[in-house]
Amino acid sequence: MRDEHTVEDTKLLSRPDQPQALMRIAFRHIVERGFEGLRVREVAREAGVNHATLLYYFPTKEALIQAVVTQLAQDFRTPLPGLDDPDTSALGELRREFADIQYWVRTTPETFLVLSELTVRSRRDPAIARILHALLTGWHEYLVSILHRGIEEGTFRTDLDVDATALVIRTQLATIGYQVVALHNAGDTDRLVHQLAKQTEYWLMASGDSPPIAQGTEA
Amino acid sequence: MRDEHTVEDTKLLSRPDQPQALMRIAFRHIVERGFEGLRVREVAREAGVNHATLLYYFPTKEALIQAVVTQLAQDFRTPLPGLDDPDTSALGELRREFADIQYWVRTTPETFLVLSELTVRSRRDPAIARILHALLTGWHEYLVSILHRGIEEGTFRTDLDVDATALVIRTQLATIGYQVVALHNAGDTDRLVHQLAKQTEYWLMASGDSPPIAQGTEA
Amino acid sequence: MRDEHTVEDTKLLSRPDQPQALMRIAFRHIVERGFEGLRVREVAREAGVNHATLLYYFPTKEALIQAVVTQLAQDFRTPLPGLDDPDTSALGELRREFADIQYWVRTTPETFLVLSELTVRSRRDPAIARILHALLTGWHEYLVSILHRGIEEGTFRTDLDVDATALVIRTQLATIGYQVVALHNAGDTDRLVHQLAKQTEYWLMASGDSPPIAQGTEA
Amino acid sequence: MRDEHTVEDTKLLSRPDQPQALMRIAFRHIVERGFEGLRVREVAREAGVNHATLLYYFPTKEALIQAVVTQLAQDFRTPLPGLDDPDTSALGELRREFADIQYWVRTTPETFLVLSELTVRSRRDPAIARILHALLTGWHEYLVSILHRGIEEGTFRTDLDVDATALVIRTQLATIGYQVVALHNAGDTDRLVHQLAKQTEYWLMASGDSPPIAQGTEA
DNA sequence: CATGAATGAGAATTCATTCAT
DNA sequence: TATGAATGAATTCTCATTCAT
Repeated sequence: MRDEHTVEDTKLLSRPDQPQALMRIAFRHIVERGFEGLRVREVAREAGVNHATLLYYFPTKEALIQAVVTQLAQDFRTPLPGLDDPDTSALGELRREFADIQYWVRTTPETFLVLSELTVRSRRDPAIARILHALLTGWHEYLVSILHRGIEEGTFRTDLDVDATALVIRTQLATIGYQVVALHNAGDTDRLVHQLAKQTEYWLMASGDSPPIAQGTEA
Repeated sequence: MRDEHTVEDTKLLSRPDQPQALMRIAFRHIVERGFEGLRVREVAREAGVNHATLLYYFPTKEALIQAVVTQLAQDFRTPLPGLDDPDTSALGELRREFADIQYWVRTTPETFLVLSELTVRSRRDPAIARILHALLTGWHEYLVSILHRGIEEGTFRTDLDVDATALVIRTQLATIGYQVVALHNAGDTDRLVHQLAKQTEYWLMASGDSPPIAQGTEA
Repeated sequence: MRDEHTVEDTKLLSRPDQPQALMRIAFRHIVERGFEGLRVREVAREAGVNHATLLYYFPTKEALIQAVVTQLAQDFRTPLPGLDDPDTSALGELRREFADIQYWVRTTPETFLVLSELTVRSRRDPAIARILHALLTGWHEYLVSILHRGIEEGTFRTDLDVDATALVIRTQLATIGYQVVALHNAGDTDRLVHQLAKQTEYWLMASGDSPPIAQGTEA
Repeated sequence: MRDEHTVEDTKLLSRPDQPQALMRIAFRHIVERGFEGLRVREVAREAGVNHATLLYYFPTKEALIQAVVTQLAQDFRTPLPGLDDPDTSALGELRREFADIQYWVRTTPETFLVLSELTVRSRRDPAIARILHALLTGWHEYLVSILHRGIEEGTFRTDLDVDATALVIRTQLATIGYQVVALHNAGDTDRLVHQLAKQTEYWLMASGDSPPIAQGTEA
C-alpha cells in the first residue's frame, strides 16, 4: 500500500520482457538469500511492479522458481564461446572442460551457488530433481565420450574404468560448486580447480603399470 | 484444543535428557524436510511435549538448530572405533580416512545430507559458517600432517604441493555428502569413494617425473 | 501468458449475441458453483473471450448477475406451451399450475436451484429482492384470481380465506425449488408435487363443515 | 496492526468459553452477511481477539463453520420446554409441532435464515449436506411415527399415504424457513403457519371418501 | 470492439514467540 | 518445569476492476 513503486517508475513504457526481468531478479534473490529467503513481494517490489503482476506471469511462486531453474539448466548447456583454433583432441576437450569451469567460477560464481541450493532442494522437490538429473546425466555422458575417444587416440590409459572415472570427474566439477559455497574465496577455488585438473590428467595419462592400489577402501 | 500430546504421554516422570531427545528429533526432521521444513511445534509434538516446553530448553528456534549443528560437528570429530592392529603409516592413515568416510556414508548418510544443507545455509548464517569452518580447517590440517609424514616416510612423492593436495582431498571427501544427495544411490556412492581413493593414491605415490601437466587450465 | 483462449477460437467473426452467450454460461456457473463460486474470468474463458471483454458488455460482475436474474424472472413469466383444448375452469388452471411446476422441475431443475440461491441472496441484495418480490407478487395475484373464480364457479368452498390459501399454495410451489436442493432426488420431488396438489385440492373442494381446526398453533 | 482490541479489552481475565463466544459471533455474521460474507478477521475483531486466536481454536475457517452448523443442528434437536399438561395424542403432538415452529420463527427467525443458507450451501459442501440430511431424516421419521399413531388412535384417516404426507409436512415446515427469508414479514409468516396447520389437519382428519383427486399432475 | 497487462484491496493461513499461571 | 492461550508479523494467492492501445 505504501511501499510500492519505490525502485523505478519507468513502468508504463517499454516493458520488453517483464517476465525475464522478474526471473533475473528472482535469481539474484536466490543467490543472496537462498530459496527459503525468496519472497515474491520482494522480487516484485524490486522490479517496480505490484506483486500481483508477478503472479500474473508466474501463477505461483513455484512457477517462478521453475523458471529460474530451467533458465539455469539452459545456461549450463550453452557452450562458452570457443577459441579460434581449438584443440579438438580428447585431452584438449577435457582441458577445456576444466578451463570452462574455472572461467564460469570466476565470472559468475552465483550460478554455482544456486546449483548447490538446487542440489539440496532437489531432495524434496521432484521437479527440480528431474531437471538436475538430466543436467548431470548429460554431463556424465559427455565425459564418457571424451574418455573413450582419449583411449582410442592413445592419449589416455587403456585400463581406464571409463564410467567410474567420468563419475569422479563429474563429482569433482560439482565439487567446485561446493567449494564456491564453502570457501567463498576465489584464490582457493582457483588453486583447487588447477590441482584437480592436474591430478585428473595424471591419472588418465599414466601407463597401465600403476602404483599399489587402495585395497583399504574395500572394507 | 489443538493437537498436542498425541504421541506419548509418559511425560511428567523421568525425563533423563529431554533437550537431547528434542535435538535428536530436530535432527531427523532436518534430514527429512530440510532446514526450511523444520517446525518447532512438530518437533515438540513428536517428543510429546508442549511446544512452549521446547522453547523453554531452546529459547529460540535458532538455538535448537545451533544445538543440532554443534552435535553434528562433535559427531564428525569423534573417531570411529579403530582396528586392533592399525596400520600407523601415513598411507595407512589416509586409507583409513577414506574407509571411514565410506563407512559413515553407508551407515548414516543422513549426517552427510545435513552437512550439505549446512554448507548451503552457512552462507547466510555466520554461526553455522564458524562451526563449519572450524570443522573443515581441522580436517585440512590433519590431512596436511598425514601428507607431510608420508613424504618423510618416503611413501608419497617429494614434489607434492601439500596444501593444494590436502585441499583437493578434503574437498572431495566433503563433497561426498553432496553426491549422496545428487545420486541417492548407495552403489554409485560406494564406487565413487573407491575410485577417489584409487586416483588419490595414484597421485600421491607417483614418482616425480609426471606426465604433462594441465597448462590448459591456466587460461 | 495466462490461460485465455483455450476453449474456442472461432472468435473475431460472427458474434450474433455475445452478451447472451456470456449470460448463459454465467447461469450455468451459478447452477454448478453457486453465486459465491461465480468468477468472471472463468465465464469469459469458457466463452472464448478475454475477461475484459466480458466486462465490456457487463461493466461489473454485479451487472452480469443482474442480467442472469432478469432472464430467470422472464423465463418464469413465459408460459409453457399450452394444450390444444385446455380446461379453462379455475380447477383446470390450478391443476395446470401444479403440472407446469412439475414439468419445470423435471426438465430444468437448475432454474429452481438458482431460484433458491437467489432467495437467500435477496436478503442482502435489494436489486435481487426487488425482482424476486415482483415475481412472487405476480404469482400470488394470479393464484388469488384463480381462487376467486373457483368460488364463483362453485367448485371451491365458499368459506375460503383466499389470500391465506394463495399464500400457502404460492409458498409451497416456490419451496419446491428448495426441495430439489434438499432431496436431489427426482422421484421424491415428483411424489411431493403430486401429494401437494392432492392435499390442496382436497382443501379447496371441501364443503364448509370442516373438521376441527388447529387452535394449537395460536399459543 | 492498528485495528485490533477495539471492542472489548476485558481479555486477559475470565474467558470462560472463548470458542463458544467466537462461534456465536460467527453465527450472527452468517445471519447478517451469509456464508459468503463470513470473515474470520471480522469475527475475531468483534470478539476482541487476534484473528490468529480464532484460528487457534478453529484451525480453519471451515472448522468454524462446521462448529456453527453442528450447534445449529443440536439446537434444532433440543426440544422446547413443554407444557405442564401436554396433550399426548398424535393430533396433540402434531399441533405442538406446528406451534413449536411458530414459536421458533417468532423468537429466533435467524435460525431459519441460517438453515436456508445451509440448504443452498449443502449442494457444494458434503459435510453440511450430511448434517442437514440427518436432521431432515430424523424429522421425517418423527412425523411418520406420529401419523401412524394417529391412524391407530382413529384420529387420522385410514387411507393415508403416511410417507408422502410426512414428506409434505416436513416440506411445509421447511417452507416456513424459506418464507422467513423471502417475506421477512412476521405477520405473513404467522398467517402462513396457521393456514398450513389448518389445511394439514383437514387433510389428515378427513374421512376416506375424498373429493376428486388431482389427476392433472400425472402428466 | 477487444485485449493483455497491471493493479490493489483483501483473504486465509502459518509460525515463532510471549506470558500468566 | 511446563503449559495453554494468545499474539503479530509475514506470506502466498485471489479476483474484480482499470486502462492504454
